[in-house]
Amino acid sequence: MSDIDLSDRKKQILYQAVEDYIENASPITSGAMVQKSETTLSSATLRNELNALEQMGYLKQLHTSGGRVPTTKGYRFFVNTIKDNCRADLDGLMKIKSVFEQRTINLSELIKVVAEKISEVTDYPTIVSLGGIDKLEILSIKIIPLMTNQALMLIQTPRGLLNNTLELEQSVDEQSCIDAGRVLTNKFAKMTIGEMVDNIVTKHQEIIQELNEYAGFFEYVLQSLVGLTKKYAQNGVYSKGATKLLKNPEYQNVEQAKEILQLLEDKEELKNLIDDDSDDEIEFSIGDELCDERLSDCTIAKAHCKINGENIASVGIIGPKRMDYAKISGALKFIVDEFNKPDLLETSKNNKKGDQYD
Amino acid sequence: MSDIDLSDRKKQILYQAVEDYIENASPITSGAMVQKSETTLSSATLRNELNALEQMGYLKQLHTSGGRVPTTKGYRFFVNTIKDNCRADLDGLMKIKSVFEQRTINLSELIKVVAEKISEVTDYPTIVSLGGIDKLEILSIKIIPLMTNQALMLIQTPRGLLNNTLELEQSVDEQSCIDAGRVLTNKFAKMTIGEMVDNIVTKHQEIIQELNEYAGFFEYVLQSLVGLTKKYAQNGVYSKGATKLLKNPEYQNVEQAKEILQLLEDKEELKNLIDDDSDDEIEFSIGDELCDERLSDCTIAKAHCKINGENIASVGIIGPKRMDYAKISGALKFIVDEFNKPDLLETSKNNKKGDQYD
DNA sequence: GTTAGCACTTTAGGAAAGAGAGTGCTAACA
DNA sequence: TGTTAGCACTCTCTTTCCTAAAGTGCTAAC
Repeated sequence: MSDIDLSDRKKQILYQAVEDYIENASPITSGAMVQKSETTLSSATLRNELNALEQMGYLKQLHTSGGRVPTTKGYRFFVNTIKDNCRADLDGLMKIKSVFEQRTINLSELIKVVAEKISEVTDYPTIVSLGGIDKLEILSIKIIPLMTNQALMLIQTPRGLLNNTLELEQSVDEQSCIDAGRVLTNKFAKMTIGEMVDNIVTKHQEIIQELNEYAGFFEYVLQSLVGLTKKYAQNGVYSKGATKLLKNPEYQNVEQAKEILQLLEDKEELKNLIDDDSDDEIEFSIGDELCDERLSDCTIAKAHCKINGENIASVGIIGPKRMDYAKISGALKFIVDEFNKPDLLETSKNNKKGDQYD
Repeated sequence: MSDIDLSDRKKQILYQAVEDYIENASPITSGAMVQKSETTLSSATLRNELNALEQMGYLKQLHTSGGRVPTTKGYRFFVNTIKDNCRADLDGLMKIKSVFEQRTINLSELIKVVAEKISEVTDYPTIVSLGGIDKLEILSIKIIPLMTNQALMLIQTPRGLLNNTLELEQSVDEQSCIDAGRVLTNKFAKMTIGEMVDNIVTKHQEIIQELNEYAGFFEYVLQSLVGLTKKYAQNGVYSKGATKLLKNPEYQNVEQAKEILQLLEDKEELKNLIDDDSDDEIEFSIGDELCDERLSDCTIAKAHCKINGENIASVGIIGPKRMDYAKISGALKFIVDEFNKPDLLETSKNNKKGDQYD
């Protein structure tokens, strides 16, 4: 898959052809390429070359006398070529930068704003999926009594507060809650949420004994943890700008647009689509590569944002295969880099203005 | 606007005509009405009557030899007529009922699920706007110290917990927080959030003196309250099923669909559209009545859900003017009634499973 | 290896024609 | 006076046909 069979001239012609098609959405023709003086060759020679590229699977004709459009293989060649050569919309990206610099914002809010801005800059629907809470380290656990047999469980993590309500059999006093929180903190601090859940399942009896007089609370905590995990899983996907798809000529037919718009409404499906454990920071999945009938004419650009090497959010941009790869690549690269800056973590950890998960 | 100029026969014909049009989406013709034996009159007589109804502004012809379609006035007549005669999709509504009976759900979650189910039952996009937090009564205020100069402010209300972070200059100990919470509770309990904010603005100095050694906290609370109000205003709109619009023949053209889908993505605009202080529980705004160019071919059905006479949420259903008014009316009435049941308030107040606002 | 020239193919768009649907009007009828 | 049959008229929708335009592939010459 290294395009090694392509002569330099073919590579250049193919690159120009795909670039043209992305810009104009009208099939590539030998005549047009000569007219735009993208080559010194004659249209006849170009025809030969285009024909050869078609034989090799990089282009295809819609009908005999029409021009050619890129195949997935053609787009793939193009994407691999521009990879390190992305174009950035500086004005738009500066707007995003100001969001990152605004220290008063919390992480989940930041993610939302990023999705909005990216969608604005790229003019494509943008999806953001927050990483699960499983890998978050527990810093402390607090229990706050509320009225009528309820209490609030707060779990502090390096990335903000998690909260969920406990359902008690009887009301409890303030001091017991404080004490129970301390005991739970001692037991579970430094573990991740995931490890805590594991521990609870595998060492249930053991822990109950250890917790002594606060074992009663433990059952409620257990109950609440299930709710917590569910709650944060559901709220972890955010999408913006779905209707921007309709600006593209490939979705002028409602039937074609409907399927993808429906997909964009289904958070669960979106999550599956965006989440993956690729090591690449930025990756493009083009058409058939997505292995989803509905998306056979789409490309999804994904960026995996990491803080301290840990995946904290994935950003996806969905559009027609004929999307502006260079611009999108630039925008995603910018985001990934912003997350990689060491001081963002500082901001996130010692955030002056409440870094909360909700 | 009382349709008093209509003979009984005209009323019946008009009703049938609109009903037909809603069902079939094809213009009303004298021939079709006779064929469906909706009348014992001849097609010629029907033609006279339809012509008269057109002169009176209830119907209009798209072109000379086509059939007629209802005008806004025609739909308005129809809606007024079916008002107390709505049809319910029992199967679908029973699904919603089970959500109401599920006592473990909190109010904002309930609202979301209701929007989803209504959208499913009616097959139209559905919008839910939660009432503001201004009118919520304060039951108690708690302050919880967090790490590194932060604290969490919790305000208990009859409809769940509000929370926001306080930014402190220096860290504080647990006991001071508990005490500060008590003092704030004594001062502000029984007021509404709105009143609390008013008080803070108008009696700033007075309160600071009163709060004595906890006056320091007060400044932070003030700061946090602004954030709180903003936060809950932004999260108060929820919409579901936007792409369901595309199922309707009137949106087979992307240009027509685009505007409304864009509108459905803009939470702020949706909020303005759905919120109003009408006394009617259920109301329909048809086409021009909405006074919005983009919505001139739409109808919005709104229901105002009240608990104890206070507006707690508005539900809006948006669709083409040719929407199934009887079915939608039935669904909305069902929802409003469920909210009106006295025991929902109980559920909401003494909810066993944490009735939280987030 | 490149290119000019030409025949061939296919689409897009418009004009023309005919069928079908529906109305309005007139005149007859109860 | 209200109702209805009948008919001419209008308008749309579909089909068919035609032409222009665009683009290719192939061949032969350079």
